Amino acid sequence: MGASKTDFFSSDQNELAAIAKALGHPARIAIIQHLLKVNSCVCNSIVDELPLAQPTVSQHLRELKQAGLIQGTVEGNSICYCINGETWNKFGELFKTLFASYKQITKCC
Amino acid sequence: MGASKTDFFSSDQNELAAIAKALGHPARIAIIQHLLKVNSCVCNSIVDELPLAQPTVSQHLRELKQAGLIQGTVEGNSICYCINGETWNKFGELFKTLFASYKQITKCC
DNA sequence: TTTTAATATTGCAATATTACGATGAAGATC
DNA sequence: GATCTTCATCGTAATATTGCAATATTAAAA
Repeated sequence: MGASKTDFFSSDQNELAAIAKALGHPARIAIIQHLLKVNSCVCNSIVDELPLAQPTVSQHLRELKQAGLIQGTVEGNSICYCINGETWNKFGELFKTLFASYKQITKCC
Repeated sequence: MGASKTDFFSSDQNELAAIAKALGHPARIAIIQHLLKVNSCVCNSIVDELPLAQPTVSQHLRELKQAGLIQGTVEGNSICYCINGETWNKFGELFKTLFASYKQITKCC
């Protein structure tokens, strides 16, 4: 197989999984951390920040964009990337809720 | 290729990515949500909660366990699974920090 | 208009993931 | 002991991901 049976899960579950999946690669974490650190649009050379070839970085950027985590705006002949503030905060809430819904249990196996 | 170049990223980045990756499948999100909901060890039939065959569920459980998100304890001839409280809270902090480190920028592309 | 710079797309190889049937292991029950 | 139950592992097929070289695209610069 190799294909996830997404149809059998709730849209809620699929959404959370999709965001997590997008963050599930060190290069994409590195991109996100870089964007968070500079705290502005990065208008070129994200490639220079990473130990990967340009097409590979482009691919990772596309995945982050598709997941809604970042946005890219054409600016001259370069493209400016930044965190998509709206979805970022929304996704942050989803994860916060997930992690916060754990209550320590006294008796466990 | 198909293999991530993990060596070129920080352990910090690899750790975050690994947790996110483990959560990056709707079945695994469903398992986690189920464990959070019942708020105790689940001593059998996680399989019944999912639209997947038993070996597939077993595989997903193993990945969650390897990532440190859950723990399983042998109890008679069944195995009791529950959230690994310690790592769960630690990972929650990691994600919280990641998402919280975004500051709205006024001027953006 | 040619060249340059920045990024995307295509095509491909290597590897990983997802899923399941068959089978195995180990305790429980008869 | 024989059998049942529960779960893991193995083997395998289908598909997805990762990474890069080659090439395309698009706009600025010369």
